[in-house]
Amino acid sequence: MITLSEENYLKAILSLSLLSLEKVSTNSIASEIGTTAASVSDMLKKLLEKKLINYEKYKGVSLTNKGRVLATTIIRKHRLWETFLVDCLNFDWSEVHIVAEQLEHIQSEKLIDKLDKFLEYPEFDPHGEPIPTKEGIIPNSNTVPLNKLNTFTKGLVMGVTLDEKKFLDYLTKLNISIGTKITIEEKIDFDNSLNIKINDTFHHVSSNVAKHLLIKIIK
Amino acid sequence: MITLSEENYLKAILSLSLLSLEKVSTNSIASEIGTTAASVSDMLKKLLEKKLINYEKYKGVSLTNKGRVLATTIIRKHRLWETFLVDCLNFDWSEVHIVAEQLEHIQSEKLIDKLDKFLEYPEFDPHGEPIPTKEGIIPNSNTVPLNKLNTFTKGLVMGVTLDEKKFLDYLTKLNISIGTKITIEEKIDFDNSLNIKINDTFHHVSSNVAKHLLIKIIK
DNA sequence: CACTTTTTTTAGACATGTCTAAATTTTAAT
DNA sequence: ATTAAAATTTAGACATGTCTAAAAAAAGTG
Repeated sequence: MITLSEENYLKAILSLSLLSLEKVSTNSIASEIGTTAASVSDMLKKLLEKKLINYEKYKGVSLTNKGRVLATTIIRKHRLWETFLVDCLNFDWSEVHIVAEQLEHIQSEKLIDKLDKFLEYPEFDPHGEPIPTKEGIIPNSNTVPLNKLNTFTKGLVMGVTLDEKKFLDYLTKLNISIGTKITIEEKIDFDNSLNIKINDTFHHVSSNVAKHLLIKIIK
Repeated sequence: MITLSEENYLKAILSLSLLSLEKVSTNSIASEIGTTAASVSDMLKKLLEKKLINYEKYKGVSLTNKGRVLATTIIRKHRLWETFLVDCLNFDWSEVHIVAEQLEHIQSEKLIDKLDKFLEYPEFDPHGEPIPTKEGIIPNSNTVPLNKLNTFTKGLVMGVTLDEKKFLDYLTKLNISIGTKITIEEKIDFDNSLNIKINDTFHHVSSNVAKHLLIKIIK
């Protein structure tokens, strides 16, 4: 059996793994989870014992296949629950994260299969993130973060990669949601911030905001 | 904050309280939860500390108002989730219990309110048990356990008071479900078992089965 | 290459919830 | 009313997951 804590560590390691090809460091896991490096070190031993990670002292961590599938399944559950909360229960997209963080740990494969069917096999969650398959594959969404686009490129917001209330509320204030059309008007070299156009209105957004917006380029 | 373990203890104390007016004993809680009396003793101290129970050493336990409302809320969540699992996800009534035991611990009042609304404010769960109100009141279902009925009384099965797969599967085998009409044909004094008629077929059931069937008497 | 800084691990502690075995209290019985 | 039996609590232990402080290893710098 896998514990709630172990699941949270696997999830953290997976999301850090997706950011780069490097092995994941103890410190980065600690700051992702909000704990100390010492606690992470302790937990890594347990995950190694259970063959969920590849780990050599001082050398960083990667997921084994077993660990990767497990972590992906948690993401799948999280995103299916978020879809249920927004589509069926009429939650706001900015408030589902904390509830889904609890629901994702419910242990029942049958439950998730049936929920998936009930929701009619959704491909994306309310934040535009792709829902992993039962087999543990995260579909490629074919999008680019806003901060990687060139000036005068146009695109549609297909998703966000940060699931925090403050961020999502800010997007709502800027009139940005899934499907919103954005044009890059100007890139500020100094701080990598952007001037963008949304519905004929100009806005200035920081690089930190831009990097969490996934864009599909349109002509 | 209340822990998962504490919630399970409160639930156990509530259901034992409903069986009689006596204070609940340490041993009965232990066997309800499936743990030792020593562990129960330890936990009772914690629940007392949090003012969720009335407790004097060696004298038994009852719930405070705060504890009762909390325990009832857990029952409410459990029964709403069971309703969701059966009505929306097409689970069988015999398999929802273990999943609902996990779901009942999800902490979000908003979630339960919205789930309640989504299910269109159901009054009974799939086993015919009444769903407690938001205020912590368990509606009286106006039913009598089958073993308390007199010979030749007729009644409808309105609910079951045991949520165990083996029991529910046995009922299904006997063609008993919510709404089934039952006539008492004979009461065996020796072991309190019963001969009953269901759809013109005669069956013999033990006292242990009869006491977990809630009946509404009809003329 | 030596030395400093950063990162990571270990050692030892603590909280939670559990257990067994022993001690204590209550209840039942003669 | 005394004693035996049953129920309950305490004492001491263990596992999990966390922490701080100290030690060890790796990385960076002149």
